[in-house]
Amino acid sequence: MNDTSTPYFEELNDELVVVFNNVMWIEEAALKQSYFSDITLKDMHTIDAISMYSEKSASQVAKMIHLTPSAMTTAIDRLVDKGYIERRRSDKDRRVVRLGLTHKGRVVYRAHQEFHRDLTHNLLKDMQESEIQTVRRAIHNLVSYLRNVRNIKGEPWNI
Amino acid sequence: MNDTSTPYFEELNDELVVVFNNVMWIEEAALKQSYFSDITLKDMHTIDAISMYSEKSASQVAKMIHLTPSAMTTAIDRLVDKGYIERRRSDKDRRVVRLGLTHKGRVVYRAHQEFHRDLTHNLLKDMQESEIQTVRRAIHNLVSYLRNVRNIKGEPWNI
DNA sequence: TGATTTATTTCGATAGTCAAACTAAATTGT
DNA sequence: ACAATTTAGTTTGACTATCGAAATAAATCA
Repeated sequence: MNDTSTPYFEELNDELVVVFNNVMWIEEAALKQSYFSDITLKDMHTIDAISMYSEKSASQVAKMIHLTPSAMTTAIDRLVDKGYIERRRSDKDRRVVRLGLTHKGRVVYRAHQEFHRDLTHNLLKDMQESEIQTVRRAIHNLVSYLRNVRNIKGEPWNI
Repeated sequence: MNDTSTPYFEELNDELVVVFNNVMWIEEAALKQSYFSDITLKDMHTIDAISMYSEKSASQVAKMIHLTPSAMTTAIDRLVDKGYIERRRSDKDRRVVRLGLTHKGRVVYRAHQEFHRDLTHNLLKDMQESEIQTVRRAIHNLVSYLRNVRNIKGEPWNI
């Protein structure tokens, strides 16, 4: 069937717009009210890209979150000053800066993950296994489409 | 059942994170490559808040998109200069500025709506009516939850 | 009418971004 | 081996978006 013909298409579309236009803002606001009010959502994404265990170079992280190298440098400065991440020069190649989370960084990282797990938990509220499969398929459709848009544009992307 | 126990929870969660972390960026990038490369996604949200028919005051729009009045003023200046919106002093109350879209503004507005309808269309790809209902329920769950978070924080919100 | 409230604007300060120039280290070609 | 090139990151200067505080202007209230 043509899925745009369902009577619920408009309603669903409107709610999706609400979600997309507001998740970021809510995330930002939640952060401001938390113990970690000194970082922005963009900072959080930097921390998220560095992630728990694997050390990444500054330029790897820059690509993942679509920042230029110079903007990455100042973003790192900020987060180092605030005590969330560490900068270490690689021994193998002394040009590269390896990034890692400090204890404080790991704490926010986990809190942020928890925020997202909460969202997913609530998305699936009161759903049966078969329904969860359907939702999973829908989200997977969306990710595939976005991946595709990215390829058309020929830009790097952090998926 | 406890929905966090489904074996697909982690997978779904990861994909959702991908969607949230990237939709904004993709939207931004798509805009940059379009005919409307002179506006940012934030500008687009301003245009979206003004919307097609109902004229809104500057402060109403500011609240909807979580900008301070002063930031709203300069955002409006920007978009007036670029020819997307119009500023008209209300006759009823000459303090208030009523905002409306120009022809150009209405064109981007529709293009942006089309972008979102595309997302929804792809979310529902190859789904049957009953499955669409399930997805709709899931998204509705999420919106309710976000609305709730907003209320807890006691902040205004544009839903 | 004078005081207060409301809607918006202006101003000064700050933060984040980019592009271009630069430094330092590694790699390549001869 | 070593000069030229490439790569990784930093610095600098310019620009834009944002905020908070003060200013302006219009409406409303006592």
